[in-house]
Amino acid sequence: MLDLKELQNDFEKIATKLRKKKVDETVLERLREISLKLKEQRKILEALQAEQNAKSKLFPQYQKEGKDIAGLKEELSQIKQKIAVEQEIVRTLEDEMYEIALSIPNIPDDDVPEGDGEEDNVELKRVLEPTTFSFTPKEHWDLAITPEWIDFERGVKLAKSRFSVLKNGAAKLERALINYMLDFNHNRGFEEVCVPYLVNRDSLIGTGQLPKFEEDLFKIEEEPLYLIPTAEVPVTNLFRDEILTKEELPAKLTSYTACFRKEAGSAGRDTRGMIRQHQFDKVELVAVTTPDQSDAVFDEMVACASDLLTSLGLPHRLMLLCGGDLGFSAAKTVDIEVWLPGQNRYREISSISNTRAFQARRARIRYREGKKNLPVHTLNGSSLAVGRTLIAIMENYQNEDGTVTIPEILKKYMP
RNA sequence: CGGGAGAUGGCAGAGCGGUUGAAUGCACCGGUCUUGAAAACCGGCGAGGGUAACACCUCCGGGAGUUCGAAUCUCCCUCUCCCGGCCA
Repeated sequence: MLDLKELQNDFEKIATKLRKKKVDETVLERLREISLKLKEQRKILEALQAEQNAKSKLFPQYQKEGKDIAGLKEELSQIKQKIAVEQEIVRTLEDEMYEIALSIPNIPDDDVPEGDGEEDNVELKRVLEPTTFSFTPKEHWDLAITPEWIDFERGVKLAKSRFSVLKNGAAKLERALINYMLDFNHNRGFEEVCVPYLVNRDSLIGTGQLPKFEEDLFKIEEEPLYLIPTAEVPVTNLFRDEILTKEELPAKLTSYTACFRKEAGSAGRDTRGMIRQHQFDKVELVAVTTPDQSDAVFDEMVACASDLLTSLGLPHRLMLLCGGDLGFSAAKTVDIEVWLPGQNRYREISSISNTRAFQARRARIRYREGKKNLPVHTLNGSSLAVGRTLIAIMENYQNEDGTVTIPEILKKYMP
């Protein structure tokens, strides 16, 4: 959520910055109007309430002195009616204000490049050269080992398309990767947590998936609960409605969860293989910081994910997302793309975002700064998407005979 | 899923329908005392909005209602705890 006070006082500044994200300016203008109007309406309401309170206090006194109460009663009845009217106005304004406020995306940082989409993202750096082969590398679904490792058909049988079953080496590798990543993150100072895969609406509003992106989520039918699209939701919401002390910050957490996404807008994309599934494993990093810590922690998280890939010997590059490609809650995002030799291109395997105070305001996560309670900064990022890492290993470590060599560092994690 | 109890400030725990945003204890912060610490004593100490700062408004799980007035009464919901059933 935007800082409404800032919007009231410095409309131009915010409007200008949000142009990068293509926000309809009339909506922004409307939000400002409502918030100002609400301020005025609240004053009217509060004056009436003050009068009501003052007059109500006279009752015990009147009764003690044996004065007549009827007149006072009548007076208060009228005030009560006026209050009801004003209250309704205030409530209507509040509802409209929150509806709009919750639908406006975060303001991009100043160093976020202009741009409409993927093609305008800026490459920051490359790590490791793309793997070279003495033969033509295959895509992961074409490897000789794949039928033994990944059962696409039966995934569909059990659920529907975009579900699959891992077997043999792939199942073991999946688990090895999860354990390896969690250990790696632990060594970088991230504390491991294990969280629910189902969350309520408040949690999803807190991190920004709702109310706007309901169609991307799997919802439980008989209860207002949703399957998490990322561990970012439960882990960040751990702190919802809490006031943290400065000593607790920065809080750095890591969590392995399955993630569930409807992929509503991706019909026909990546239908082959394991790139885009409705259910996938991910190890996530989440940090809660003071505003002056968040840039440093962001760099730490990017380094953590990049180093992890390097340790697995996987070539990758870091991309600074442009305004048009930025997610709803993010002020700044660095994507990490891993080299897939079979596809002969880089594919996203991690995404690290700083949401600044955007989620903190929605989820009311604050910290105590002197006498004030201020919103924290929240950050999240994939340590790595596990399924895509598995694919990256299959493609980068493939042999001419279609088998896959397990990276040395993972061997002690393999049974 | 069935039966019982409950939901108040960081925690514990009071609170006749009226001047209670809320006793008390602990924790915490500041001060006195002390070489320092502890103890003792004094003071402060919930959140959100509002203000230059006050004032003022809202909030005692959430919602609706009774009343001039509700933390206190009624109804609904949610959650927690105990007993039973079921089950990893």
